[in-house]
Amino acid sequence: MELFQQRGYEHTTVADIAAKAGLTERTFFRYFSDKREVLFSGAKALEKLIVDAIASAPVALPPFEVVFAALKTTAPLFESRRAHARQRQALLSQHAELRERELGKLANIAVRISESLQARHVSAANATLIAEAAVAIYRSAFERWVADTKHDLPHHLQAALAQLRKLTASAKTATPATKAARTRH
Amino acid sequence: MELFQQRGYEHTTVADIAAKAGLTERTFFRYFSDKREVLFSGAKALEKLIVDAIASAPVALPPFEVVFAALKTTAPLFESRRAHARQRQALLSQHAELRERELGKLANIAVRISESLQARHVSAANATLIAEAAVAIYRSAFERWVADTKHDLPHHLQAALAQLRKLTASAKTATPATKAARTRH
DNA sequence: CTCCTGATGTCAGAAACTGACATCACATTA
DNA sequence: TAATGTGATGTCAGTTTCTGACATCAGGAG
Repeated sequence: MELFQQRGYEHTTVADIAAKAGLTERTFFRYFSDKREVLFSGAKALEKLIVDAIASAPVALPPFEVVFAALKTTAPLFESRRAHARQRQALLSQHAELRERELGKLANIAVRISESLQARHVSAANATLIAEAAVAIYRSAFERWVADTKHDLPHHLQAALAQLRKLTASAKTATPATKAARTRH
Repeated sequence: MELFQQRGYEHTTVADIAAKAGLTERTFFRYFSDKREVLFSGAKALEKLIVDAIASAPVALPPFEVVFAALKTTAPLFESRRAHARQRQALLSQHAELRERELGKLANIAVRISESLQARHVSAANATLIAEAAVAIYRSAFERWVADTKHDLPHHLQAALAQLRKLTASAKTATPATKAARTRH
C-alpha cells in the first residue's frame, strides 16, 4: 500500500513489491496468483465469516434476516482499519482492473451465500436473489461507511436495508404500469 | 470465437487472432484495449440502446417501468444470435477473467442507467438502487434465455421481474425479525 | 500532382506470469 | 549423529500481453 501511494498502482511493479518485502518476484506469485490479488487477501476471511454466521444461525430465522445478521458480523474485520479501507477504495476507484476484481470477489461471495441458504432449504431462485440483494446492500453500506466517520458499519447496513425496503415496497404498488411516479424524488 | 472453440481461450494468443483476421498483433490492440475486449464489442451498443430508450420514455412513467421497458428493447440485439450467446456464456463460465470483465461492463451499464434516471429527476439513491436491481434482473433473465429455447428474452425478463417482486413483497412483511420463514421453499 | 490524414506495419522493450530445476532450512527417523 | 525427506525460496529461461516510437501506404482534398 505504501508503494501504491507513492508511485501509483500501475507504476509499481511486482518486482518492486517483492523487493520491499524482501522476496523474489517468483515468490510473490506463489502467494498471489495475480498482481491484483495483493489487494484482496482479506476476501477469504470475509467470506468465511459470512458463511459461518449463516450456517450457525437459528433455523427458525427467515433467510433474509439470517443473511443480514451475517453481514453485521463482519464489522470487526474493518472496525480499526477505516483509513486503510479508504486508501483501498481510492485505489479501486482509479483502476478499472481492480474494480473488476472486486466485483468478481463480491459475486463469488454472493454464490457462497446462496449455497449456504440452499443448505438451509431455501429454494435456489430465492437464495440467489437474496444473496445478490445482500451483496448490493453491503456494497452500498461499505461505501458510505468509508466516507462517513460518524457512524459504524452496522449503522450503514441498517440504513441501506431500510432504503431497499422502501424502494421495493413502492415498486410493488407500481405493478399495473399506471399510478404515476410515487418513487420519484 | 472459432479459435476459442478450437484451442480454448487461454491457448489462443492475440497473435493467432490477428493472423486469422489478416492483421498484425499491434493493430488488434488498436481496436481492442485488451485481449478480453474482443468478446465485449457489443457492450457499447447494448448500453446505448438502453440509455436511449430511457431518455425517450414518457415522463409520466414510473422510473422502474421505464428501465424495465428499456431492457426489453434490447431483445432484437440477441434475437438471432442465441447460438453465439451460448458459446460466449460457456467461455465466460470457464474463465474468471472474462467473468470479471462481464461484471465490470454490467456495473458500468448500471451507472449509466442510474445517470439516465437522475436526468429524469429521480433521486440518486433511488436511481442507483433501481439500476442495480434492473441489471440483476437482466443477468438472471439472460442466463435463462440462453439455456431455454422455448421462450424469448422479454418473457424471461418478465419472469425475473415477477420473481423479484414476490421476494421483495415477502421481505417487507419480515420487518421486525419475527414471523417465521414465509419466504422458504 | 501534391499534401494531408488515418489506418496499418515494424520494431524494441517493459511488465506480468509460468515451468523446471537448484538450494537451503528444518524436522523426522534410522 | 547422520541420512533422508519436505516445504519454502531462489534462479533462470521463456511466453504472452501490452505500449511507445517511428515508418509506410492508400485515398481524399485542394
